[in-house]
Amino acid sequence: MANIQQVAEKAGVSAATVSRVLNNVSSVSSKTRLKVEHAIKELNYEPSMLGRNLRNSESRLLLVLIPSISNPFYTEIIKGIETIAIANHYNILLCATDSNAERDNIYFNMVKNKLADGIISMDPTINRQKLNELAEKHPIILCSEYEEGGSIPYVTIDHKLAAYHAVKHLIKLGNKKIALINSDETYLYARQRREGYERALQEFNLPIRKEWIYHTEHLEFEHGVHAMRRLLQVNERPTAVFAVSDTLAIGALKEINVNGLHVPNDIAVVGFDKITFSNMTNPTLTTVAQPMYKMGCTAANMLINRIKGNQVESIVLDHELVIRESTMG
Amino acid sequence: MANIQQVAEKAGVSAATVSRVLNNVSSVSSKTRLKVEHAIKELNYEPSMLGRNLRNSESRLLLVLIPSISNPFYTEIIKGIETIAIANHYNILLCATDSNAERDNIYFNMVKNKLADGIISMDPTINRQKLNELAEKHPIILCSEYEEGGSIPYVTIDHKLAAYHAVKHLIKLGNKKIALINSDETYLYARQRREGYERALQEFNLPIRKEWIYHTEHLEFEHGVHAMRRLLQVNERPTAVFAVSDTLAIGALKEINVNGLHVPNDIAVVGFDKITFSNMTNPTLTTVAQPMYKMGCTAANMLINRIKGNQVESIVLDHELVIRESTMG
DNA sequence: TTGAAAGCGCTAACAT
DNA sequence: ATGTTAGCGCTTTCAA
Repeated sequence: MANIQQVAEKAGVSAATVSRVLNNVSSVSSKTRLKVEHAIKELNYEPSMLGRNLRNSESRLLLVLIPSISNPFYTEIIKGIETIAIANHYNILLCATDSNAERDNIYFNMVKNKLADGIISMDPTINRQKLNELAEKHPIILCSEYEEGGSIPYVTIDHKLAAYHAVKHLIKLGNKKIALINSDETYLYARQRREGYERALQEFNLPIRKEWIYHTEHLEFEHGVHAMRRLLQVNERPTAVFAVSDTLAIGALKEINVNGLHVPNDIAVVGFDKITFSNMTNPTLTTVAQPMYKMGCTAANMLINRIKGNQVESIVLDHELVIRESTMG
Repeated sequence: MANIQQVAEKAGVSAATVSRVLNNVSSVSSKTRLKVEHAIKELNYEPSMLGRNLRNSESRLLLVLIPSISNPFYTEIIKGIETIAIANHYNILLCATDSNAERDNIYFNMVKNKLADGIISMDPTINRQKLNELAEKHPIILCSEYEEGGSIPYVTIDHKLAAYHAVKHLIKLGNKKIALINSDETYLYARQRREGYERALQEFNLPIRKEWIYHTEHLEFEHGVHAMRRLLQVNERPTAVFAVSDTLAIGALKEINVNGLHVPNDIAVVGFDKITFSNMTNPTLTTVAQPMYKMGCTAANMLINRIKGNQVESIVLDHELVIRESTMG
C-alpha cells in the first residue's frame, strides 16, 4: 500500500501538497491538483488513518456501551447514533459490557488511550465512580440511563410520567386491580416507573397493594413468566398488569395463556419499550414507546458537540403509549 | 495525559526503556523496572494506542459486518467473535451495513486505511466483487454466508442437510403435505435449504408442489404472516410448514392462530435459527439451531490466524434440530 | 542492561 | 501556490 510520500514523488510535488489535495484545504492550483489526483489513482493510494489520527490526536471512533447486544431495546437507538456518527465522519464501536467490570475497563482505557474520542453509555450497571472520573477528562454522554444530580449530560424520557400514562390507560379501561412487574429498583428507571404507577393509582383512589407488586432480578422473558405465575396465585387476582419491559410483558402473556385465561378480557397487559417482537405476539402488546431513534441521534449529537469542546445540556424526550390488542382486544 | 517521554524523564531513564517495561520485553533490571512502574503510576500514564499502532502498523481492530443489528440471529455469533477477539487483544467494530453499498465502502476503506486489521462478513448482500478484490490484499473471513467455489475462507453449517433434517422430522410425524416458506433464492443458503427440503420429500416419495413453496423478499415477521396467508388459501392445505427463519415461522404461527387453526394439530411449524424469541411464542417453536457461539469463535480464530499470515481452511460445523411444541404439541 | 536515533504516515506552521 | 521542516507517541535497531 502506497504512502503519501510515494504519491508525492510520482506527482512531482511535496507530501504537504498531497495532504492539501486530500483535505481540500487552502490553495492548490488546479493543475497540481490534477497531477496529484492522477498519481493517487495510479498508485491506488488510500490515506492511512493511523498516521492522520496520530497527527491530529483523534481517532474519530465513538464508543457505545450497552449491557448486551442481545437486548432488542437498543437496536433503534444504535441506528440513530450510527446515522449521526457517520454523517460527522465518526465510526462507532459497539461494546457489550455484559455487566462485566473488566470489560468496562477495556473500554475506558480505549478512551484514555486515544483509541476512541468519547463514550455514549447505555449500561445501567456501569461503575458510576469510574465513569465520573473518566468524564472529568473525556467526553461522555449517558443515554436512557442516567444519574440523578450527576454531572454527566444525559438524554432520556420521563419514566415516571410514561408509567403514569400506561397505568392511567389501564384505569380508564375500568381496571381497578392493577399489578406491577418491576425490575430491580437499584435502577433509577425502575424506581421512577414505580412512582408513576403509584401516582396513577393514588390519583384515582385505587389501592396500592404489596401483593400486586413483583420485582424481578432480570428483564428476560422467563422472569416475566415467573412473576405472572406468582401474581396469579394472589388471593385477589389483578385484572391488569403493567410490566416495565416488553420481554417481561411477553412472559406474562405466555403465563396467562397457559393458565387458560384470556388477554385482555381476563387480564390486560401493558409493556414498555415497543421492541420489534411486541407486535408479533398474540395478542399484540400495548406498550410505551420511547423515541429510540431520536434518542440515539440526540446522544450522538451531544457527544460530538462535547468532543468539539462545547458545553451540552441534558435532554428529556417525549414518549408515546401504543395501544394494541393486549388492552383493547 | 502524560506520554512516554514524560514517564521516561520522571523515572530518569530513556523512552526506550519505558517501552521495554510496557511490553515486558527483553532485558530490564528489576531496579529500573520498579522506577519506571512507579513513574507510570505517579503520572497516571496510559500508552497511546495511536502511537503504538502507527509504529506497528496495525490497529488491533476487527470489523464485523452484519446486514442489520436488529436481527437477533447474529447475537450469539457476535458474542463468540468478541470473546476470542478480546482474548487476543483485539477489539471488534460492529458494522451494520443495512444492505447499503455506501456503508460497505466506508468499512472496506477502514481496512485499506489500516484502521482495521481484518473483516468477518456475515452480510449476504455484500458486493462480492469488491470483497474478493479486498481479500487479495487483506484478511477476510465469511461467516454463515459464503460463496460456492470462492476463494475467501468461510465457516458455516450444511444448510442442505439441516433443512433435510427439519423436513424429515415433519415427515416422520406423519405429515405428507409440507409447505416451504423460503426467502429470496439469490442467497445461497436459501437455495441450499430448498434442496434439502426437496431431498427429504423425494426420499419419502412425497410430491413437491409449487403451490406449497412460497418465496418472501425479506425475513421479517410480516412476510411470514403474508406467506402463511397465501398458503392457507391453497386448495389442498398443507399440514406442516418449514420456514427458513424463525421470524418467518413466528409470522406463520400468528397467521395460523388468527385463522382459528391449531399448531401443531392442524398445522405443524418448524423454523430456523433458534433465536431467543423462538421459545417465547405460544406454542414454542421447533427450530434448527446453528452453533452460533462456536461459529463466531471459529470465525474470529480464523481471522486472527489469517492476520498472522497463516493459511486457513474453511470449516463446516454441525447443526441441531430443537424439537418443541410447534411440532410435538 | 540501557540509551540514542530513526522512522511509522500524516499535517500544520513557517518560509519562500 | 508550494516546499521545508518538525513532530504527534511509540518501538526497534544499533551501539555502548
